[in-house]
Amino acid sequence: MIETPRDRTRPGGRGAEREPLAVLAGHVEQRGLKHSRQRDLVAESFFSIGGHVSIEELVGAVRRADRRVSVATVYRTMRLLADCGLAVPRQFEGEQTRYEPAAGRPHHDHLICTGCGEIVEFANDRIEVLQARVARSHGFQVESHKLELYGRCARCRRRATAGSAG
Amino acid sequence: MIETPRDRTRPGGRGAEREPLAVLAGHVEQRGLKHSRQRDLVAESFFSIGGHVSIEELVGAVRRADRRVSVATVYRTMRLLADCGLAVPRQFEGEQTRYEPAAGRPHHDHLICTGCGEIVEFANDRIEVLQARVARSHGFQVESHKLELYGRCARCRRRATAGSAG
DNA sequence: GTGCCTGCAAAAAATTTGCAACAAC
DNA sequence: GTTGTTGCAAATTTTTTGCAGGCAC
Repeated sequence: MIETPRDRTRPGGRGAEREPLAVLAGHVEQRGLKHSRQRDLVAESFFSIGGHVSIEELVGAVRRADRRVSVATVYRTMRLLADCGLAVPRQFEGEQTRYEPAAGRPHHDHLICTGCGEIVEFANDRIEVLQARVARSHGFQVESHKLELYGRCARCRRRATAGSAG
Repeated sequence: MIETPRDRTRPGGRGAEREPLAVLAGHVEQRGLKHSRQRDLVAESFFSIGGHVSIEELVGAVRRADRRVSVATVYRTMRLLADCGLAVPRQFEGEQTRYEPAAGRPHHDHLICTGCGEIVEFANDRIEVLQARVARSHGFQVESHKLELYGRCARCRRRATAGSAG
């Protein structure tokens, strides 16, 4: 359901799920934190789902493995993942926060289907260049940006056209 | 504090505050709603402030004129203004919803200073064209979009540079 | 008078936090 | 054993809603 920007292929393909857990372990150790079963479970679920997950969805996935994991733990773990750069929080229009895996993934923006909720990632250097230029012309130095395009994906448009003669 | 996109001058200048109230009155009448003092007060305050106001700020402004106006009324009135196209809700990173006046104002996007919170509007047709093109290439038909550039405004950068060498 | 509007307080929804029990090193 | 972690529930924050009384027409 989720496309990756351009054709960038990542080493390891689906196997890339393994590496972030090592990064997490390193981060945990380095900061004098402790290892925990729940944390692993949340991280594993998160990386195996692989894209734009809401806390609610993640809690569901985690609880399939362990019914007793609390919402608070999932929130706390996701913040930890964000802190060590393994997850990026995304806040789409009217929705609750979602997280996407970030390990080694380059910057990109999002297309969001208002029909089915599908989220497609894209990257466009020319837009980035123009953004930087606009910012500069206003004396701003850009630190981050958010570009979200909301609309109907091809499938939803087809469905709509099929349903009613226009 | 708020720049308008490009050099588009609007007829009436600051006097343009008057017209929206007439539009509101028409909308209210047309839909069989009733006129109220509080509603006028909220709308007046909103249009006289003139840009990117949070409900909290607006409540503050309104209460300077009438201490008893409730938060609920402000929320309800702003939704009414949004319904009749006189205000647009904007949700910036981590902040509560803000509203900006929309009467006759063309589309634009935002630069937000992460230092002082200043919000600058801008419009860039080339970015819009590229956005539409990207969307099309993914089979999407864009309905709306959100482009926000976060960074430091000139003043905040100057201040930072002055404070620390390096 | 009828019906929309208001203020208040309670409800909702999403997220955070205090705390006592618990687990990791 | 010390210290970080967890689950639970309560607190927070922002916004919405139910309701009884009030105001507009």
